[in-house]
Amino acid sequence: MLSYTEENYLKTIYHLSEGGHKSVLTNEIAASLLTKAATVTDMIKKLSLKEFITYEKYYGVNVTKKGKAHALTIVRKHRLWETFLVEKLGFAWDEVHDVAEQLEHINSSLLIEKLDAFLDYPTADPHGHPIPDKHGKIKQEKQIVLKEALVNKPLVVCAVRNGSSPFLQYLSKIGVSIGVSITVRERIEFDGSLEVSIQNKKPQLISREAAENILVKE
Amino acid sequence: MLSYTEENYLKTIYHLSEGGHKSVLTNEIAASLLTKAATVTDMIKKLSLKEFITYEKYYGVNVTKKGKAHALTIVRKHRLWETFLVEKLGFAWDEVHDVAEQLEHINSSLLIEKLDAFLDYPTADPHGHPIPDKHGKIKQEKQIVLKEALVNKPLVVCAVRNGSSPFLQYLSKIGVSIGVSITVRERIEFDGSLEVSIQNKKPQLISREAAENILVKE
DNA sequence: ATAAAAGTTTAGACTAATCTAAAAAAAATT
DNA sequence: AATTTTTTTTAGATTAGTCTAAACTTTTAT
Repeated sequence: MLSYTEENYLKTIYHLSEGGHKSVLTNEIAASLLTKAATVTDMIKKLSLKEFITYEKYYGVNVTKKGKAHALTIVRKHRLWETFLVEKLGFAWDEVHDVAEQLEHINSSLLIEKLDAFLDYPTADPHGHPIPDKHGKIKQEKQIVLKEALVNKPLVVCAVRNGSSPFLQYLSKIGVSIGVSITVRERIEFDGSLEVSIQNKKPQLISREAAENILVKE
Repeated sequence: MLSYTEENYLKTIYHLSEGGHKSVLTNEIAASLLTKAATVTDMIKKLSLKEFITYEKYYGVNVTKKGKAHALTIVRKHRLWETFLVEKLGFAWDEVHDVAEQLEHINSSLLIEKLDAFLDYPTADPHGHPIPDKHGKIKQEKQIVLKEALVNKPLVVCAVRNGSSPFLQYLSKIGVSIGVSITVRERIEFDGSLEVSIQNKKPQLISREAAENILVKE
């Protein structure tokens, strides 16, 4: 059994490791959690003693199989709750994160299975991120970053990389949300910005930063 | 801002004080929370410093106006979540308590107002306990203990005093739930048991203990 | 290749929540 | 009314999570 705090560290490490694919440095964790490196070192020792991660001094942390499995249950809970907040309670998609950060630590497998059923077994949350099933399986669609998309190929927005309120509010303003169609009309070499047509409306410019944080599929 | 633990103490003290109407002793709190008296004394000092309770050494604790207001928000959250679990997720009424104990500490007034609306502003939870509104107002119906009810007067079950699983399962077995009609046919002086007719079905005997834990109204 | 800079760990300290054991106060009993 | 019992508080210790400052590694830059 992990404490609330331990779960937060594990989840953060899992995300920083991009799903367990690379090792993570102490300072990255500290920056992500707004704590100090010394605190992170202590917590790393605890989590590695419990075998959720492995750790080699000065070289960083890797998530174990056991750690990944647990991290996926937290991710699952977070994304199911976000879905609930948006679909059932009518939250805006930029309002859900902080509440879901709390709800993801509620401990009841009965609850989470019933919530999953109530939402009709969603496979993606309101930001388009995949929801692991109860066995931790993720249904991954191949998605690409809008910045890399071919010109004049019609695509569909399927996720955002960045869940911050300012970004999501900007997206709402320009008419982008999950499921909306989008076509790159022109790529501006100078600054990396793109001219895009959203839902076949008249083309508008979006910045390179925005284009790097929107994910699309065919 | 109160910690998770402080909220649990405050809620327990509030309940033991019967809504702020009587003072509460250290040992009662310790028994209720399964902690030691020494621990309770420490927490009492903290809560009284923060002015949620008043405290006179060796004489017990009283809830302040501020403490009552905060306790009511916790009660409100607990009961709204219980209602959600039963009505929307299909929990049985004896399965909800532990989960609601966790959910009641989630901190988001937006969440709780939206949940309230989603449930269509319920005034009582699945055990028949009243749900305070957002201002802390409780809609109290006059209810009596079944044990004291008049013979042959048709009544409606409106709440249970005891939310334990064994008791709730026993009630389910004999066909009692909130809203069911019940009429006392005979009071057995010997042991305080009652012969009752539930939903006008053939009378059956229930024990004094049961009759003391079922609340009814006209 | 060595010195400086950056990153990480260790050491020692603090707060919150808990405990046991001892001391103190209140209540009950003879 | 004095003594015993019960209840409550105080004192001192422990664990989880955090911090700062100092020490130690690794990396980077001369």
